[in-house]
Amino acid sequence: MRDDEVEFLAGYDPRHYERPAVTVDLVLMTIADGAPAALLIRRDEHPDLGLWALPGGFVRIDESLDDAARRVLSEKARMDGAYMEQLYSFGAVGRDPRMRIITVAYFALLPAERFAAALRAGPGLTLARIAAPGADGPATATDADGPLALAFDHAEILSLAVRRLRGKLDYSPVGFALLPDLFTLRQLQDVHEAISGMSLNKPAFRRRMLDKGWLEPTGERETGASFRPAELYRFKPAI
Amino acid sequence: MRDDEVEFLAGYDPRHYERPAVTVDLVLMTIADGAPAALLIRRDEHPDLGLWALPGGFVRIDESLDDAARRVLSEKARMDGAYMEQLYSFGAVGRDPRMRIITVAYFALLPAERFAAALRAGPGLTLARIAAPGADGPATATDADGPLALAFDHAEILSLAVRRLRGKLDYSPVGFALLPDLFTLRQLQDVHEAISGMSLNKPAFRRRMLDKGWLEPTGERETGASFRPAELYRFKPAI
DNA sequence: TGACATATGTTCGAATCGAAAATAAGTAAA
DNA sequence: TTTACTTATTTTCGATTCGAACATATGTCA
Repeated sequence: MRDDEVEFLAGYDPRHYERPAVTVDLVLMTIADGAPAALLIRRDEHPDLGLWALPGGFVRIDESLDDAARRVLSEKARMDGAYMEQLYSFGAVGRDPRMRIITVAYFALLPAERFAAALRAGPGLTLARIAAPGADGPATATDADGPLALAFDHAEILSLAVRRLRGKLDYSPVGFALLPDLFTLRQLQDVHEAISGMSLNKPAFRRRMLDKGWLEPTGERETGASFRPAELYRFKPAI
Repeated sequence: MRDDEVEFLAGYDPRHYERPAVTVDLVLMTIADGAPAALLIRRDEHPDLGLWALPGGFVRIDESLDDAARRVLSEKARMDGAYMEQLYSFGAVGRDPRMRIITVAYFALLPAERFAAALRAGPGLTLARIAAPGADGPATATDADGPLALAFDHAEILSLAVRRLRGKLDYSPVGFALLPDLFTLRQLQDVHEAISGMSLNKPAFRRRMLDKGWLEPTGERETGASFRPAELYRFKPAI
């Protein structure tokens, strides 16, 4: 560092501005029972006490945004190893009544089986089914107990996550993050149908997927079916 | 607001955390002389004094992210009326040596003619040609004076902006933001070719564009050509 | 051994797309 | 006035893609 740069830094006072707080919020999604679902936490503090919220937390001064999201996944959602991707930053002035908070939303994907342990931990966590509307309109979350009211602007964040997932499905291999290591083409198609909300043509879907070069046949077959078992495939990471 | 909520807010101390600062940075792009270009400002302060940076500024405590981006467009780039869209948030810990700064990057589009007035304002502003690499790899900026060194992580932000623009070109009408109100199909194709870096088939391009329903023929013709003048079209906003 | 259910593969017509050729409409020079 | 020239616009044609229907394969189970 040059001398005049050191001088500059010494004279710089970062407290000239009143600063917004920064958080990350996580839309942790999966496909459960043939429909998109997201993990929600019941708020046990004001504001919005009792409503359901996305897992989130403040970004610490010495961690990157990605690190903060990864930490929230571990500490708040009690899971790890998820596919993660930054979604969008939300910064409306009144989105949190306590103070000015800007949140960087992430979306994360895991196969449904991975949620079981975390959900057993307590009634403060739920895996809510997401009713995804057509092009836009807010997504709505429902539980075994019925519709869930979401805290803050989390319904808006959730809606964007569903749209993003839909949009990326065709040209990126995100779908595989929702399946176990080995899976059948039918399972993959079920995931695509659940996310897109449309039923797909089976041979065409098979052709498209195989042509993309994302799949690697294992030669193994699924077990436990009372009919012809399907071949198991593995996701082939990019070359 | 309920009584217990008021009580909660009174007892809340937001100064428990050391907070990152939040800025917005603007990738203001256009097509100039058949190539993508972006507006850069020469830094006249440390750090990175003399290098070229994206126009940016701190997010004020009472303005949304979008408002902050709009203000930066007006105050730093001295322009208005641009198409704007949030790009991505960058939050690596050491991206600014002064202090922890998280920046929300926006990308903005305007026709090339709109830059003339701002560029006349002084030598601190330049419209740099962006050499766009293939799939990834950092974008490089060049001036009439040669290659430009970019401050902070702005080369990375610029690269992402170019990729985003490329990606959206086919399924969203962003291309029109780079053209005047009335334009010919050839001008539109030039914009697409400059951004995608590929030369396109003329009749096919015409068909695809007309089929999308984004275009409205005006019946007018361009003037000043020494050959058959092309019809002028207008962008038809969504229904 | 045969019924059954689903996986897997094949075929065919419609739609899409790129390349090339044909036609149209201006300016400018002869 | 006519002709050459340049680019816009339309048409045509073959290759490719894609969805739907159909045909075949391969397991389990009665």
